[in-house]
Amino acid sequence: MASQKGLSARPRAGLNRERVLRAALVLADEGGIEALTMRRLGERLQVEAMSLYNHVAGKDDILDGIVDLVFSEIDLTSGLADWKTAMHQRAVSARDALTRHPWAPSLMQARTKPGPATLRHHNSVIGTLRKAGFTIDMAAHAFSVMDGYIYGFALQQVNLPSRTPEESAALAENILRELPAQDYPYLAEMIVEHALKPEYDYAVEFEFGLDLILDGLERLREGAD
Amino acid sequence: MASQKGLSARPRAGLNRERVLRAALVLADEGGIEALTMRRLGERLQVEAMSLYNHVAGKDDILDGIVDLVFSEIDLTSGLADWKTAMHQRAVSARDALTRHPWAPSLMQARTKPGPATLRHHNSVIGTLRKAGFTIDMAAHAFSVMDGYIYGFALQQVNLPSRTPEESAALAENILRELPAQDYPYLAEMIVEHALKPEYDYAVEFEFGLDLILDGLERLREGAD
DNA sequence: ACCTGAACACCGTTCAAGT
DNA sequence: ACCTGAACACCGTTCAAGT
Repeated sequence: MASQKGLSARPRAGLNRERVLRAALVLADEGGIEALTMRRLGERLQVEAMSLYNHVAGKDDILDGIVDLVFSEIDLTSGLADWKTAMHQRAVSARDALTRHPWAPSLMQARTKPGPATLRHHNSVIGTLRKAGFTIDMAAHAFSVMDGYIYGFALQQVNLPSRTPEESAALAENILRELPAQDYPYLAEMIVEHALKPEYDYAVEFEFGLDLILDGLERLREGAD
Repeated sequence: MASQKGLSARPRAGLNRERVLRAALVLADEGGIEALTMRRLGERLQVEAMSLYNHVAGKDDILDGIVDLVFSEIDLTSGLADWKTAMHQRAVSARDALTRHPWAPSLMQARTKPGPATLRHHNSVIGTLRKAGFTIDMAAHAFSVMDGYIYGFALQQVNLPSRTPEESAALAENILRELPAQDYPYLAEMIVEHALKPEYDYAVEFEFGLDLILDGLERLREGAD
């Protein structure tokens, strides 16, 4: 039952890169990216911060690693026959992953070394498009617009800091109270008539834009046949 | 000629919120967001870091402030008759601003207090859509997809850390050298046949997706008439 | 009203020393 | 091979003290 050495103290025993990255991901999920420090991470793993350097190159390496972990959570739907269905499901899965890890979208920036899950993800998306008849140039355009939208939407969604519709409405009400409504009439109307409604739903909003983009790409693909 | 007090030492003289934020923006532009520290900012303004607290509430306030400065650089094109032309120009202007300030896209997240330029920007965009006949719900969808794409594209563009086409090609070549091409055939093909080409241009790529989105929105607007 | 020095509680990382 | 303690060069921010 117990591992070969160390009978008590669940963690430790066999510290390695994988376990360091998993713990880092959890720490970022719990307290945001600024809660992820080498010292706190060491504490979690019952080790001094300096020991982590035996398993990762440094903090940058950890950030690269947890971004790659997020990519590994995206369902690639590579088996699907219809490219549009495949891309729709992939995009929804990506937004779900970014919603679970709100620190991720803004971290994608400045990360220079893509990990294996990131490469696999990109290869799969491009492959789906190419097999559906997109030229290389069209596939590049399609990738750019789809993934730009996915990350940008996630960034905006996280920006509005509330998660549930009720929280969202409470927040909008607060903003509205401080807002000089006569200076920003259209914005005020939008908050009152739209953001305050309980029906407001990020998932629905996301899929509206997603399908608009996918329909536009479909038209281009057909035109090129 | 000289200000009322202090004959030499150009800066200082009249430190205020405005001048602190301007200096912070320059610091972030020069060395990235991690170069913006209270101590270095004080140094620039020939003052101890602690003096800055007389003019801003703290570092978070500074971050809110420089994000609002970026929004103030976006041309609102509110006088234009055609909503599509207006939205196109405004989106291009937004991407230009985000390109000038590469630290900005990822900072939009987590900023909770929108400043006056941010509010003016949002109000102007929604107003343009409403005056063109978009319903509130449609305007909300349109805003979400346009701005999601704008920020997301900027985030991706900054992610690829090179700016000029030559740099971009050199980088792609480096990535390719380390890439196990047989594992990621579609990705490798894309890098060789597309990203390495000198014609590759972020501005063109951006406008492709932008027009795809605007055309999709136009169709929806016409359908609702 | 504005600025400062010292201090506090933190960071990431290096390095020599331990086992 | 892995871990540690002490140290270095930084952070943001508070506070009492200056003018």
